[in-house]
Amino acid sequence: MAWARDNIVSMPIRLSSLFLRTLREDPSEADVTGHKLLLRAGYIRRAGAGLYTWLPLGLAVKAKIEQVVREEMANAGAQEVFFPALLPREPFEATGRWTEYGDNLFRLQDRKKTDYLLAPTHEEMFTLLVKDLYSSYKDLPTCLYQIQNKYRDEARPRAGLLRGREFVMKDAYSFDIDDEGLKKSYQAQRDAYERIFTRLGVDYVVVKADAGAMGGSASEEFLSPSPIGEDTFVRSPGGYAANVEAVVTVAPPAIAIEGQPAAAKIETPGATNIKRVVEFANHNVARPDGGAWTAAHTLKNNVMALVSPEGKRSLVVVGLPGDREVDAKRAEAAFSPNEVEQANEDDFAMHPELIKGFIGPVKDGQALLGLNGSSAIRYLVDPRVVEGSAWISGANEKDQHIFDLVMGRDFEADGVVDIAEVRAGDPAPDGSGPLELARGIEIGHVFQLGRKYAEALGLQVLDENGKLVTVTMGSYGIGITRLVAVLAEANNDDKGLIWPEAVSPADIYVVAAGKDEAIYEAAEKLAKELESNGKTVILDDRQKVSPGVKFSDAELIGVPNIVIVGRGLENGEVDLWDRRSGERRPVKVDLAVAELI
RNA sequence: CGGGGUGUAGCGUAGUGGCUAGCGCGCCUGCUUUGGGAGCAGGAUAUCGCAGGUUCGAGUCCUGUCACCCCGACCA
Repeated sequence: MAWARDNIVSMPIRLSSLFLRTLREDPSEADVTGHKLLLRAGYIRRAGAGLYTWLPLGLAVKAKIEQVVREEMANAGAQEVFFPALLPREPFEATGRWTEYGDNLFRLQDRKKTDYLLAPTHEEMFTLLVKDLYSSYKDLPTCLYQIQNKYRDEARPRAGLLRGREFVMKDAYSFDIDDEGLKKSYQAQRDAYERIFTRLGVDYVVVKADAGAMGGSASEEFLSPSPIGEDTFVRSPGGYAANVEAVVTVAPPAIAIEGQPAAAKIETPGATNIKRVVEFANHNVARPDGGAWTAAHTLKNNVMALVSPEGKRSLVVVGLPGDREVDAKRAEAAFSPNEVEQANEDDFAMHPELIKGFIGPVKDGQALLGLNGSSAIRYLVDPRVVEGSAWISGANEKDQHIFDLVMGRDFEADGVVDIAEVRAGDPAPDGSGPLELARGIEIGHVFQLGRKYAEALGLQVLDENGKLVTVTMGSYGIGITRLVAVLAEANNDDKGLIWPEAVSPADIYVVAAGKDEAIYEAAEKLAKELESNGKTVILDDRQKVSPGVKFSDAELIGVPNIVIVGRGLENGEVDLWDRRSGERRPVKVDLAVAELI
């Protein structure tokens, strides 16, 4: 909040009275570096699982981030509002999210037993607010935002501020009369995000968050690359970046069917899995080119069960190269809104034609899998299973496999589905080179929502012809408190935090080192002079604390620019200490002030 | 929700069923000390997560329960 910042504008923060206790040892509750340091340096305290108390220093950093966000939101034409975090049930009932959100929603009742919730996000409320006040195309476009606490009953909060049950989010919503307007609003927010993260000194990549196949709205995530990130994404040397769910496999070219050898059924005793099939083949079957068989030559047929939102269960078999596993997240995205499960014993019992370990599209030359096959089970294949490609596949009989089963000649599929795991080295869809897998922390998400909420809640305006049209919306989120965690994680060394200047709890950290009264007077004077020149200052004016402790605390707290007022004062000098490089150099007092302002 | 782990002072921890629960850091008082986590002396702070049980006796053993941490599942 703005007032938190205002409190510390005119006077230095004095360590002699600041509500702060730094810890010498790592708290055992934390094992992520940035989180440990935030606790040790006295920025936050844990209040419960996924719940944190903000101490003055932490509040100052949070306020700095919020300030940058506010400036860039204003820059992008968005206006700030503020909703309650405690919300009535009805709007969430109207959009179905009261039930959809399930256990992740904090629900509560008032004394009259009326249902309430702690908002996990505010789409409904923003939509209703605009509906409440606006009714003409002349009012659009408009963009509103708030910086607000959000509540989600996470199954597993983790890594301190990284995933909390209460967190601060900037959420913005755009309202446009048509799709073209939405695209402009989306771009304006996206541009604002780039400026925000650049100003904050956060490393980020923008990834496509959409699987695309579902024809969903455009959505991009801003990820900050970090080994502690929860999201896996891919990137290429040529600049391609995407969520794993959004990667489109580059299919190899089709192969001429004429050249392929005839399919042959071969007895493969005990070869119930890919590894054994490959071993068997290498011992008993010669390859035409003399090379070795690998798992990539086999066709693994995965039996999966799809559960529709209505609870209807249906089987699907997906054929993919034996060296690839199904990626659960890609499968969920591809089959959405269905839930994806592994087929269970009951499923197999209902389909005795499926012989575990020996499942394949063809039995005795006749199609088994596929809607036109004898099983009538839907059969989909990986994009790598191209026309003319030859595979080792189960023959749907115990201990029998078919070699050289050729796609398009010996079997067909009902369609292609792209749910195999993405691996490092796979080609980028846009031809920009081999993909690299990396972990990232989601710090922002921009989303063209479309008309889902406007329709559900009846947000319509009159267009210039006097006709009612449904408004189209975008939503744009930034995890404010998560950014504190990301910045702490990315900016530290073995001695403590090292804040980028844009988010440091103060511009300058003045250490009075020594016992001479003159030192404290000089430090006080310096701090006030810096403040009067618009700099924020933390002043370590603790008289009975040894210099070693003060230096350690200065390093732990991590203000990038430190001034030591101490023994150099006899020569009219102070030391300028660069926290990041560790470099220290003596400078005349007046020159130091000139250099720092 | 599944798996693993931990609960002893503000923090980090020790503690073979047996005496008054110990240590380091931090905190308080006094003196000395002040450019890299100072020294000496004295002091305060723990219903050993909670509830039952076994026992002459439980921080320690048993049962239950709660909380927290980690991995996974989940995460508009």
